[in-house]
Amino acid sequence: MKKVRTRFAPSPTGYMHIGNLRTALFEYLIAKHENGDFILRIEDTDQEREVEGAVDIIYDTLAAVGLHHDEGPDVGGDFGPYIQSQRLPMYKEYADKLVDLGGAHYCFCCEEEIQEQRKVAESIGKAFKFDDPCKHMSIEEARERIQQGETYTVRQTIQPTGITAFEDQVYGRIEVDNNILDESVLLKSDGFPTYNFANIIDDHQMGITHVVRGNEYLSSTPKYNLIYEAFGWEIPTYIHVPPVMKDEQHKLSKRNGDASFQDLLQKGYLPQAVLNYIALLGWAPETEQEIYTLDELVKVFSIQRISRSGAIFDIDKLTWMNGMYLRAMDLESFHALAKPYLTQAIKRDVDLLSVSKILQQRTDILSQIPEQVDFIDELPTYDNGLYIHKKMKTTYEIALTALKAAYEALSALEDWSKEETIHDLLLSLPSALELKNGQVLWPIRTAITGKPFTPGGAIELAHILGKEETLKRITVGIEKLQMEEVNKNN
RNA sequence: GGCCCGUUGGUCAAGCGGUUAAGACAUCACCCUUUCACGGUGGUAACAUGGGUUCGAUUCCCGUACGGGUCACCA
Repeated sequence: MKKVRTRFAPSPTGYMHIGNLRTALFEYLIAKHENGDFILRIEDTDQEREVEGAVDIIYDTLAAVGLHHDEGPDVGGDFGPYIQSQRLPMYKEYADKLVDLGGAHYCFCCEEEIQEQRKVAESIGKAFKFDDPCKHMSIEEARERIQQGETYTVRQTIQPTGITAFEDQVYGRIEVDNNILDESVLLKSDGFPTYNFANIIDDHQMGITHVVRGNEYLSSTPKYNLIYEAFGWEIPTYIHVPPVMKDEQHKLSKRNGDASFQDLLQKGYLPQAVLNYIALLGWAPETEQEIYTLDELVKVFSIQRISRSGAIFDIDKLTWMNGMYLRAMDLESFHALAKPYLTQAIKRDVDLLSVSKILQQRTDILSQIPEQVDFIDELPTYDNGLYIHKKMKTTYEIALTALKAAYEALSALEDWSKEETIHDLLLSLPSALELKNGQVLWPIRTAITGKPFTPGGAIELAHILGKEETLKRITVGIEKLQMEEVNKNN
């Protein structure tokens, strides 16, 4: 059996969005599952839409998620060049050949003539299909005019009879009536091929065995097959994949900042988590496993389990999955990722590793970190009502008692270096005061953080904040609660 | 509009003629617990619709509705 070869063929027109990346992933998985080759080809035949730096984004993205290509512009290979604009002469050659074979013809029509026909069609309410007068011109005459320097395009010639069918691996047999197939331009007047044409030539030249692409090509695939047939080339295996949607109506698009891979990284998502999540968009494994490494995906991936309907990109599930990745790491790895966010949010001299420790179980995306630890630098102003917690069964009076006892005990503590010491000390207080743990610890945590929710409890946070700051904040708490008493008595 | 494709809970989805129609996210409740979170347990929630075929349809066929795609010298 022939070695499987797939290609990712993006056009460098901006950043990589999630749908794009998922196509690349599927292409990679299909190839690697069969020990095949994954090739990167840059489709830059549209000079107008090309965006500076877009190619680098493609390289960076593939590298970040570990989709290493076996051949491509940067790594070379036996089928280069891998950038379409560098393959220009070849397309013209094949276009001429296709004309000779009867699969295409030269066209000298200008934009206006086509628009003219379109208007007529619209006015009588008929579907527009360009009827090219140049089709009837002899090749000799056409080539003569080209010699004269006339600008021209090469247009596909399609016999409007019969049907063309093909077997798609995902959608099954697709048939269309040749009658409705447009005779589209293959070679533009600027000498560049259109996507339609360049794609076919390159896929064939590069020995691509499995063509994987979005299902928007489903209805035009028969046209491509007609060209393959005219050349007498073997038609590749087609795998059309469903779209990744933003919502029920809209596909993910490059506009509006829709989930680009780069955006997600900036928001603190991990490349592996993103890749893992998108693998599950439009494809389902046989088992209930959801967390996969790339290698595991390679093993279990199968074309048969690609779905036919579009999948809405659900940021909530990605967020959950990202949290799973974060929690599965060892502390050091997590800390390495968290550190930039911590140093940005915390100026006080505290042990950042300890902060990471309490954060790891409570962080889904890294960008959540700053707001979680904002109380460390500065005690927020807070309302005394915070001291009242129904479930903890606290009152102002209890809170005040607890804080006073905590102050006394903690100020006597010499060695603050061990969290365990603080733990034992504070947990000795409730029984001494005949209170429940929560009744003592809730007020302490409230006093030293000023927030209703914090990562970590009183003990961990006291340890992180240090003796001086902890006592200072408890003092503030005591004063606030004493004011409360005064107010009540007045 | 013509043609192509799709339609299982809010979302991702399993299912491939007979099931109490999985599982995950989200959501709700409870448990754990020094808050939150993690973790655990449980709950709410779905086969677009009408006809066939069949002993039996979520599953097969046809129609309808809804959604998407395509009809570019864009990919």
